[in-house]
Amino acid sequence: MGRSSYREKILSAGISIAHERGFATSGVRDFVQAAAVPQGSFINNFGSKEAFGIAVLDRYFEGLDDIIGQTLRDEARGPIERLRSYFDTISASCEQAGWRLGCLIGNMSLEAPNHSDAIRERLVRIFADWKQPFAEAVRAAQACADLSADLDPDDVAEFLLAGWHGAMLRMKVDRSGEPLERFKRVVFATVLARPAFASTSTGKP
Amino acid sequence: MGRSSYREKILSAGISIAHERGFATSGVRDFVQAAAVPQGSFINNFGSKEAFGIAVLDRYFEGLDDIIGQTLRDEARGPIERLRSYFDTISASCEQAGWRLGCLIGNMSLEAPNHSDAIRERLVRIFADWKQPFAEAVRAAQACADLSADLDPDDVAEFLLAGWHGAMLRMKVDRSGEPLERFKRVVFATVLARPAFASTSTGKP
DNA sequence: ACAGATTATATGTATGGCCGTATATGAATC
DNA sequence: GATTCATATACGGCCATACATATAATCTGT
Repeated sequence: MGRSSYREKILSAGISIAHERGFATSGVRDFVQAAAVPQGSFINNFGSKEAFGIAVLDRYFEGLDDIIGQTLRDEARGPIERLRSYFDTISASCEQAGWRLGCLIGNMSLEAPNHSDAIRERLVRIFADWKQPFAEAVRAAQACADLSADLDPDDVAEFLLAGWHGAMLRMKVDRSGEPLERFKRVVFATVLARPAFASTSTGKP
Repeated sequence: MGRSSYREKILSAGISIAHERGFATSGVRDFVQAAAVPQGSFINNFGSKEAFGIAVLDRYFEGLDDIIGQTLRDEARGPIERLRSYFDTISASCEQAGWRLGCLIGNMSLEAPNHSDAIRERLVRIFADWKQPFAEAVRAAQACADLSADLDPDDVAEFLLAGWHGAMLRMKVDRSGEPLERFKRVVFATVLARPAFASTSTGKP
């Protein structure tokens, strides 16, 4: 083997830079400069900017998965509470960034798919994984009658995940947490409302 | 005055190119080449790429406003029907593009705010205008008891608009219309469901 | 109605800088 | 001694913008 590798250093700098300035609009030189490593180490370690993008995506989602573990999968709480805690935790981290950054995965979802199929396909996989803990929380809520069972839990899970990304898109434009708060207000009063209090009885056959 | 101007030609080419390849990742040369005009005409007419971006945004939203006029503001239909018709119309146009393009305004919302405050502020204004017809439809639905009046109509309007953008984000990644259909399924069964004994959401009043 | 000034835009090219990638050479590890 | 990676530099190409000049349409004064 060779020496100790700057891979980690470049990766974590890459997440910051891509998150702040966008992946497509950041140059390889921005990444290596932020990591304070020579430029050649970039190609040595990742081969291409596209491959680096995939590595960045994976690493970012690992961090997200930690948050998911502490919130969405925290079975000490009820399922609706778990969902609320996930959204609140993300809100807090968005606030820390001055409502400026949004979600790197969401950002790359609108940037990359027209340029790179490899990145697009990785995004498909990530969203498929991401959906699961949402779907489990929704199923659990339906099982304990905290939520009406009229709707397909996978539909609801995907809806929540996508809608939350829409809220973060608006957050970036408005530079305000209000879109996130609005999302929570509406969702917990309707889609995730307890059957008795909800105004959602559509009499599905 | 001078001669007849390539402004329109560049603008409409710019919408296509920016929609297909992204605004930030397209070059001025891509725009002028697609418009088949000499490069100097770009700066002559728009001054800078940033100013051009704003012009593109405005023009794109004008087109959207036509669709809004034929659907969301079509008072021949009931308010819930108007909302459905808007989403269906956009879905159809997304399908025509092979689920590849999404919404240019949404795309630029994640691209531009970190690079250009001028574009970000224009986006804020556009979203503020865009919200209005949604809010009016929601208010109308609440007034004729097609919708519970529990929620702030502006909250619901912003929620729908943002959520729809989230659905289009997923559409771009999945290259599929399913995220849009899912959005409609969930929204019309919950947030936009009739308060009590709804018959069918597709039936005419 | 006509000549000339004025203005807006066309047109082509130049500029300085950044882009992603490739590749040599050398050092450290197995 | 093979391998892996650090390190530095090089490459061809594209970037947004600036600018000099040409040309067509309008305005002005007569």
